[in-house]
Amino acid sequence: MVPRPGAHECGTEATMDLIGGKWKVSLLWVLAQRSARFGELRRALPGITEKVLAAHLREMESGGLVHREAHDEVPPRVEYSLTPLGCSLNEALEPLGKWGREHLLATG
Amino acid sequence: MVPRPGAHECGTEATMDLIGGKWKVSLLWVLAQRSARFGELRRALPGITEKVLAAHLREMESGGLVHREAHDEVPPRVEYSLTPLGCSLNEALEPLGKWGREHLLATG
DNA sequence: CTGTATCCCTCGGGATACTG
DNA sequence: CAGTATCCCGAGGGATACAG
Repeated sequence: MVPRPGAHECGTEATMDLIGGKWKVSLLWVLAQRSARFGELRRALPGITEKVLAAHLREMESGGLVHREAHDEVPPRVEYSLTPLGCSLNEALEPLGKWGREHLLATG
Repeated sequence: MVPRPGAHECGTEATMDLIGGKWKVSLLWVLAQRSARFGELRRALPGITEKVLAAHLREMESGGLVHREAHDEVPPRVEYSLTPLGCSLNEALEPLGKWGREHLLATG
C-alpha cells in the first residue's frame, strides 16, 4: 500500500476519461443488465439525443467496453452489449455507487 | 444483488458529479497523502491554474470533501485537508484506479 | 429502426493581470 | 502567500431535420 505518488490517480484518471461522457455510466449500467438495441437504449435513457447516444456508443466501442452486433435484416436490427472489459469496469464502479448511496442519497 | 434499475447508477452518477471537475480526483489523491497549502497543491498539480484550483477547492469544500483552515498569520497560511468523507470517497475510488492500472496502463 | 448532418449554445477551463 | 477579476476559447451536448 501507499504506492508512490501517481500510482493511484494515474489509473483513476485514465479510467475517468473512458467514462467521462455525460451518459456513459448510465449506458454501462443499462447494458450490464441486458444487451439492448439502439431504440431500447434511447428509451432507457430519457433525455439523451440520438446524436449523443450514437457518439457515446462509438466511443465506448472503440474503448473496448461495448460490443456492437449488426444483424442484416429489415428493418435493421443492432444489438449492443457489454464486453467482459466493460463488465469489469461496471463492477469497479460499484464501490462508487455504494458510496454515493450511503453518503449522497442518504435514504436511510 | 441485481437491485432494481437505477439503484447502482443513481449513486454512481451523484458521486461522479462531485468529482467531475478536471482536477478533482488528483486533488483528492494529493490531499489523501498529506494536507497541504494552496501553493503546495498548485505545485503538486502542474498545469492547473490558480482560478481553477481555487474553484475546485471551494466546490469540494462545500461538498464536505475538503476542510479549509486559515491561520491568521503573515504571510497568510491556509491548510487544506481531506475530511473523513473525502477520505472515504478516495478509498471508494481505488477500485477504479486498480482497474485502470490493470486494463489501461498495461505496464506489465 | 438505426443512425448522420447541421447548427447552436452553454460552460468548464486556460491565460493573464491584479490585490490584501 | 493566497487568492480575485477578466477575458477568451473549444469541446461537449442539445435540437432538429434528414437518410438508408
